[in-house]
Amino acid sequence: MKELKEIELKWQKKWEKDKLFVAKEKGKKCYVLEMFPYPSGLGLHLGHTFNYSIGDAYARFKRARGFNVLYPMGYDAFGLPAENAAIKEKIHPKEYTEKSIKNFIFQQKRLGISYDWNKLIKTCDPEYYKWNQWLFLKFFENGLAYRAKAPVNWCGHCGTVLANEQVEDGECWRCHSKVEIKQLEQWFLKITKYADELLKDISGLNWNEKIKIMQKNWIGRSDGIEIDFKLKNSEDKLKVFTTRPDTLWGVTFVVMAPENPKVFDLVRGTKYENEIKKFTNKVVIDEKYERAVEDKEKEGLFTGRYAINPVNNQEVPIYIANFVLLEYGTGAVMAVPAHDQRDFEFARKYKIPVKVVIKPKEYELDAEKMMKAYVDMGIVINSDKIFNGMNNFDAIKEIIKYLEKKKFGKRTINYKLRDWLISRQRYWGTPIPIIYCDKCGILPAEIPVLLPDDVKFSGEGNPLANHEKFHKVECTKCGGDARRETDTMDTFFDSSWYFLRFIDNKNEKKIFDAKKIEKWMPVDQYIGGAEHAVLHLLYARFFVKAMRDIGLLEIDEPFINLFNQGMINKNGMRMSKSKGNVIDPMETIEKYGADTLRTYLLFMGDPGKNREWDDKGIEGVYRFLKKIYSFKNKIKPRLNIKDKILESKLNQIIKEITVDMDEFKFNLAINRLMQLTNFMHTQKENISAKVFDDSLKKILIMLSCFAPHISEELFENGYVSVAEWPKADEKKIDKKLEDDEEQIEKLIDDINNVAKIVKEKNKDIKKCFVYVLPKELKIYNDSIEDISRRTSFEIKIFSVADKDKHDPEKKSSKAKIGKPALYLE
RNA sequence: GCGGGAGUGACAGAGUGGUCAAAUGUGCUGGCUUGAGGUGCCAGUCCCUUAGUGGGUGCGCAGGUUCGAAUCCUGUCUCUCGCACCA
Repeated sequence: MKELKEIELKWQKKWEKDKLFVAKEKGKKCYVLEMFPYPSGLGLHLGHTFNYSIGDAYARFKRARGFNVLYPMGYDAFGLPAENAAIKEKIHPKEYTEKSIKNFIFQQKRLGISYDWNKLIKTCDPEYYKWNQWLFLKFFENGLAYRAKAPVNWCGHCGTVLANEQVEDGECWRCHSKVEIKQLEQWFLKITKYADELLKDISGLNWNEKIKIMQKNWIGRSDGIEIDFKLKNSEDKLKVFTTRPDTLWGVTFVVMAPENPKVFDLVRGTKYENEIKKFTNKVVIDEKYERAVEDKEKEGLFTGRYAINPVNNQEVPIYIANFVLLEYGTGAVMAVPAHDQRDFEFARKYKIPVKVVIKPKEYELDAEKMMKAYVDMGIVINSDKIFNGMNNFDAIKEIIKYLEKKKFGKRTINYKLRDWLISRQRYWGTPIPIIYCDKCGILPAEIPVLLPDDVKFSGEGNPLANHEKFHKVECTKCGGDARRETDTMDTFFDSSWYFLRFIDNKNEKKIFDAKKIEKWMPVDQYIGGAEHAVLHLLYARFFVKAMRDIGLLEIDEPFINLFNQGMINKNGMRMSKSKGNVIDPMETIEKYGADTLRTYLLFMGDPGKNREWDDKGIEGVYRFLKKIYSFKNKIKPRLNIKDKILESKLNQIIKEITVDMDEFKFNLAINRLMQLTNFMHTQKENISAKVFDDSLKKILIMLSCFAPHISEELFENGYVSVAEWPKADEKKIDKKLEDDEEQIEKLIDDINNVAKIVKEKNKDIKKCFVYVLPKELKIYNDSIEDISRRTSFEIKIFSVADKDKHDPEKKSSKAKIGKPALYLE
């Protein structure tokens, strides 16, 4: 359809001109938000398009339902690709990004997404990132941002450090090159302070279970106890963390992380010192990532020292080993080889005794012959007589009480979550607003700290570090020579609060107006891919809690409802350039129009699941829209015999679609629209003009969530985009009527079939009557005309009472009630 | 190993206790439209049987609950995704 493009462009212009989608001040609010995109130079991909099709369908639905919808769009515009483009193509990141954003906006408008464009934000705009800096300083003031030397993940390819969340299998999440470990002074945000709250509040979120569990795992809470082991020949103590105090009597050695600073104290001046240092270097530097693999062979060294188990005063040797992590717990563990697989492997290798203290109910364990650790539930044995015989699950609680009472240890909770490292040694990001003075120390810089434009992109190092004017500053306190921080912030900082800035994006004086935040937050519906399960979604939750504690807002969670869309595959695989199976949304729009693409994306299956793109599938949707469009050419009406049926069906689907929309079952909603449209199409001559038009109007309002342009074109009462959602009239839903209709359809089928055969077999037959013996005369009577017309046979009716008058044996076959019978002349 | 999700017709994908041989789309077959293997329309598309009717099998596999299951329970297999030496 040639005119399709014209239609779409026409309405897009009109919507913009009439500011149709600007959020209002009044009415019940609904904040609909898609995860804002990184504006890559390649333009929208199908995943974006799908994401926005979902959001727009939902936003349009909510608007039609009378909500005051805030539906903004912005760009996560800082980041590496722009900088890489700068190095490669000699184009300034700013220029590259601006160009990409322009293209994104153009394409999004071409899709007809109903954003409130007044709310636009770009994170690379100083008007945005100066508030990043402001926030950072607030965090700094409140002890939530701190600088520390720590082993950090270094990606040589990207030339920057990475957060733990950005390391996947020891590789950079972006470029997939191997990550190394470096000791560097870096800025951290204290997300661990909120570990418990972040974990606890997950239960109140209406999110996909998978994402919730991923976050829970990432935070990784374990409840246990820290136990003090005295050191032999020393006043010092060694703390270990365990969740299994029930195995305390089975401890046969203690293991420390090699890089634990205490190790050096233990071995200083002994014959073990050199070996230990060598081993530590090997493990910590060379094998940082290989080390963290389960089947990596356990390796270790004896330190020459002993620890004393507080509960039985037994002396046990202290080892260091590659499988113990410094960052977790106390960096030292009590080893119970009988009941922990790692300890078991280690003990067997280094010939350390194994002592069984938990026994399965059904059989005995032999410490000498065991092939693996026994880690299941069981009965406590060989321990203190107070606990022997207890179920070990109960014993854990009792032993913790006992240890606390005896002051041997303290109940502790440990988390896997680490603080968030936000320093990046790159140019295209928010400068960290800090200066360093040799005399005065670390000081906040005056903000905004603007990114200088005149930088050179050599591809080596951080351009800001080579920009003298930028990093040479006066100390704000003493006026002496000082150095400005040249690191920029992780771009996840930008995206951790952007949803707040949308609400008050033009505020020059404040980060946002708290009253407006109170009005609009939390986001009612957030929509995005599952790839941000632990990155963005965790950071944003942390920011909101931190900002709450600083007094900037009053909510606890940013996103109550989250919808994760699935991925779209082609030929059973993820779309990728290398596989050559990429569907380009803009090409598809050229061919079929935005309406078709959007409707197909939502029709192809459950939007929450992965689905398969089918070139033929989109054809079907295209045909459906064309069919609807054909309603524009008025059919000369017409009978009204199907009016009631149509009304019944219509009201039924209004009811159903209203539910579907709230549950993101867009595929079902579209399906229902198709069914009804098909009915109207086949029955168009049997429906009165009034009912037909009225039904079409309501269908268009619902359809406009998916195919807004074509719906506008056909709608004749103002803008369909702001029309009120139809209400289902329960009174008109008549299942009985629809059932009867089905029966009539069957009847017509039957008659046609019979007649066809009769014709074939008896060509000399002139007239052919069909006698119908109805169950309920009334319905059939009403439909006789219809049946007669649609079968081109003369129809006669017999009521049940007349059945006997009719003589079926005469000429026709056996007549059954409700079935047609033939009568030939 | 732990944890999520999923297994339905030629394919994709609906359907979560009866109204299901199972929506819708695609594919395939036949008919009409047409200059046309293009568009559009109509019909058919598990198996057997019939002029119409009718009957049988069927929703990964094996059991169970129920008057009745694709739908609930148990076991089992397969696929997929996330986390993974966290003590």
